[in-house]
Order: sequence, then structure tokens, then C-alpha cells
Amino acid sequence: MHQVSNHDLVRILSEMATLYDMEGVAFKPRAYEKVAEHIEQLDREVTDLYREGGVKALRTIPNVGEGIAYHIELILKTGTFPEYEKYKKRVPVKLDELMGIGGLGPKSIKTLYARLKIKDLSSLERAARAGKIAKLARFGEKSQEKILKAIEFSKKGVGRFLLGAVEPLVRTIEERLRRVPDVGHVTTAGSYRRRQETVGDIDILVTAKNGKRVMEEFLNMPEVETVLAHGSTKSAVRLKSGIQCDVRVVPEESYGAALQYFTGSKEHDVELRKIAIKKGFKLNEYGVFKVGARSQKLGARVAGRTEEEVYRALGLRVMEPELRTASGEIEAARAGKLPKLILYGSLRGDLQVQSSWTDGNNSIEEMARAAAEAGLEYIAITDHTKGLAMTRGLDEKRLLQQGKEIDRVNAELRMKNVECRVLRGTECNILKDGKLDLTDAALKTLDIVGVSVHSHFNLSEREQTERIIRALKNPLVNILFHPTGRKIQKREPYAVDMSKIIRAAVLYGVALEINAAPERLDLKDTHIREAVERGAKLVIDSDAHATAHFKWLDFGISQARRGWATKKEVLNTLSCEEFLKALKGLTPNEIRHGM
DNA sequence: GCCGTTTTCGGCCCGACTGTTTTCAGTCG
Repeated sequence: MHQVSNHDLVRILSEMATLYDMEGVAFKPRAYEKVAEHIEQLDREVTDLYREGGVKALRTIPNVGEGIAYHIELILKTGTFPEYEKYKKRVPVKLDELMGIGGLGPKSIKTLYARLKIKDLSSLERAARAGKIAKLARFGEKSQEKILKAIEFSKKGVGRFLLGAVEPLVRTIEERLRRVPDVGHVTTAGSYRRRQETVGDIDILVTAKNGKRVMEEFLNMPEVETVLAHGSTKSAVRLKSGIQCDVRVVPEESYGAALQYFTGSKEHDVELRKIAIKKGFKLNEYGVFKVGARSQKLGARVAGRTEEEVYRALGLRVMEPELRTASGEIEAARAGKLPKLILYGSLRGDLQVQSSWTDGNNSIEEMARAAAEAGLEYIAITDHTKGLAMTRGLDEKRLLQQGKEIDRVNAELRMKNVECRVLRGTECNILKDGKLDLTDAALKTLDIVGVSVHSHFNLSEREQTERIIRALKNPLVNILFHPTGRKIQKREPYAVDMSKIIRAAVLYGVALEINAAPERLDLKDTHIREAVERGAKLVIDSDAHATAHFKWLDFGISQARRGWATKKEVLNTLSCEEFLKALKGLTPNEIRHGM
């Protein structure tokens, strides 16, 4: 039996969608595409799903009916299916490569193959450079030029950008646009507003009577590299940093509808439009409109100025942007069961902070003062332990010395009326066998024991999971730091069964960290949601290695909100006293383990 | 090909911009 990964399935199913599109087949493309999207979101391998429950289990995947289930079954068994092979034979090209070129879609790719035998990026580039593309019907000089530019861009390999990296740029551009006379709202929508961990492009919405001046300012910004499109209500540019930025101008009375529409997600919007149709409305970026019973003519606008208006017209409560992913939020909104998400600015402590004792940039005192400045009432200093030699990790002896320094800093801060308490903590390595890098005697001297994996990333899923659970069983352990170890776009998470880890965390009274560092954001949203459902407790930490890093906490809150977390699951929304009490209260296992 | 709180048949989200064309198909979000 072939070992077919979800990644492979997604590729074949979306290619099938493209192939159907090429031949002008109606409706099937969207059907296959949707299934590919759902599988991409799946936390489980479809192979496992099928092994356990057969075709019936496959049909639990949304949009998988009889036909596609059969095709998936064939892919799992043979690596492909006849329909796919048949279509593939007609246009045997590297679809993943060619579809990655902006401006090229199924129809163009088919034409390029039929007329010029273009199969991949290199033959595309050769034909463009030789001027052959410009000569084709429905192509021209400009299309050819555009293709060459897109090839250049794809070679740079820039895809999505970390939210944390994009934010300063967005602020700058928003400021520029706000200075244009007679501009009303300037709001960045899209995945940025939904606070996704990465952002594909920047979508800025502007309200103004006259879009021309806005566009003039926008297209002439120093950040702009190339203009991709420019109209009176919509323009798009590639910025020098590589990211695409779009501006849309709408009238004030459409602001809410446009904001709703451009915030997405796309799937969320599609759901909303279907609801609108059922109610006899039409929803677009200009508002909610009545539709004439017989004619399809648009009637009066019934909503559009605010998002609240739009959602209300559809019989829904407005929901936080972070929830808009078409994963149950619409049903919850209809039932009045939207979660009351944890609010920005509601963290009172930070439980993972490194100092210059190991790999941090600043002293304990500097970190404490910066934390106070950032509005935090307490931080835990959690330097690495000895197993991490490259960071000069602390051994038991230096940990004791550090404890004394923390006492001194606390006394100093009190004297100077700086209201931030420093807790003694550790980011203790979990060793290969699940034991900890410090003795229990040393751990007992601390207020907070955080543990994390920094080595042996390549263990099997079973070994890694057992290793971590063994560490969680130690009754002195309070928090599991960055539970999956991933670094966004840099390092895959290690193989670990997060469902088991979450259950173990609940059982052994360990809080799970949402690490707010922009390239970590670990746990990710789906795990947070599962943790919340299972009753696990969470903490949100900056993992600060420098005084400037406390501002990262907001990214952690975004992450928590996308995982449907409320204040009550996040322990560091409590005061320091309450927090420490709550941590202790988590450990029903103290007795079980004979403490 | 999928789906059902008006449906097991008849629908399937919607609009802006581009380029090449002379009225619109293709792409994108």
C-alpha cells in the first residue's frame, strides 16, 4: 500500500480541480478544491482515517461524497486515479509550478501548452524571452512582460510573511493614507485583521468620496516596488519587502459591508453570502440589498455602514475577526453562543522571560523594569538549564545564585516603587528519556517550573509523546513551554500527539503555554481550541529575550482568541497571588504522587 | 460533484481590473 500523505492528496485533488477548469467542466472544480482545502486543515492523516473507518470515514470530511470518496480511496491505494490520469494526459504540465505564476490560470496554461508546448517554469521563461507568448491570440506584449516579472518574483521564493514582521509596515502605510485630505476610515482587513500567524498580502480599506487622491498617494509611496493594478477604487502594488499590498476605496455608507467582505476569510464570506441568498438578500462589498422577487434587480440597501448592521441583517451577531474562519463561528453566532474571547491587554504576568544569565540580552532588573513599563505585574525569569550548553544553561549552583539576585532585584524594585514582582523560574530541558535537567531539590526552590523540549527532535511520535508526558508527570512541573517546538516557515513541529499531551496536561495539572514570539506562536489555534474544549489551562508568554519583546504578548492573545480561548482559561490574566494559587490548585496529582 | 431549517433536484458567491478586444474572457481575492 502506498503511503500517501495529506500533502500529496491535497496536491492531486487541487490539480484535478485545475484540470477540470481547463476543460471548462462546470462545478466540479470547486467541489474538488473545497475537499483539498478541508484536508489541508485536517489534524489527522487521511490514510489513518481510512484504515480505521474505510470509505465511510472518508465521507465525514466535509464535501466528500460518493464520487470523491472513491477517488480518494483509489489515491490511497494506488497513488492516483483514472479520471486524473486521463485529464493529466491531455495537458501534461507541471501545474504546481505554472499555477504559482501570478496571472496564469487554468485556461492560459492550457493554451500555452497547446500552442507552445510549455510544460514548466523553464520552458515558460524561454518562450517569454523569445517573444513567442506575445504573438498568441488573447496574449500580448503586456501579458508576456507580466509573466516574466512573475517568474522573477517566484524565483525569490517569497510566500507569506510573519504577522509580527508585517505589522510595523502596515502602521506606516496606514498613517500615510490617513494624511490624504477627506479620507474617513483607513483599516487593514484580510488575514492581518484576523490576526493570522502569517499574512499573504496586505488589504487596506479606505473610505473616501474621491478615490483618486488616495490612489495617487498610495501608488507613489516610497515603499512601492511595482504597480500591479491601478483603478479608481482598487489598486495593487508589490512592496519592496516583497509583500503585495492592495487598497480598496469605498463610500462611507459601505464601510461595514466592505470591512466584513475584505476581512474574510474567504470561506466565511461565502457562508455569509449563502445565508443572504436564503433570506432574499444579496451581500456584496457595498452592502446587503433586497433582491426583487421575480427580477434579479437589486432593491434597497438594508445594511452596510457598519459590520454590526451587516451581520444583524443576516440574523447573526457580529463576531470578532479572529473567529472568522468558517469553522463553527457562524453556527455559534446564530445560537448566541459565541465565546467571550480574552481581551487584548488583559495579561498581568509573563511566565517565560530569559535574562543575560543565559541567552537573553538584558539583566534581570532591566527585564523587570521593562515589564513594569509594559504594564505587567509579575514576570518569571526562566533561563535555560545546563543541558543547553550553547546558551550557558544554568546548573543547580548558578540557579541558586540567580535566586539571590532575584531577591535583590525584588527588594530594589519595591524600594523604587516599581510595581513588578519577579518570580523564580526555569525553562528546564526535558531530557531524552523524559527526565528533567535539574534535580527535584533545585526545582523545589522555584515559584514556576516550565519545561520544554530542545533536543532529540527526531524521535518517533510515540516516543516523543511519551517523553513529554513523562516530564508532565513530575508533580513539580507547572507549565509546558512551546509544546510543539515549531518555528513558522523554518522548522516543522516535532512529531507529537497533541491530543494525548493535552489530556495529560489536564490530568497532571500542567498549564500549556501559548508562546507569543512571532515565529513560534506555539500552541497553534486548533490545539488551543482542543485544549479549551478539554478543560486545559493556558498561559500566554512572550518568551522575551530582550526588553522590547514584551510587546509580543499581543500576538499570543491573538493566537488564543483564534483558538476560542476566554479569560478564564488563561491563568496569567490573574493577579500574581491568584495565579500562584491557581497553579497549585491545578495539581490534584500532588497526593497521587505522594508529595 | 455536492448538498438540503424553503430542496433528493436544481441550484452552486460576487465584483474589479487587465489585456486584448471592439464586447468580454480570464484571473484574483
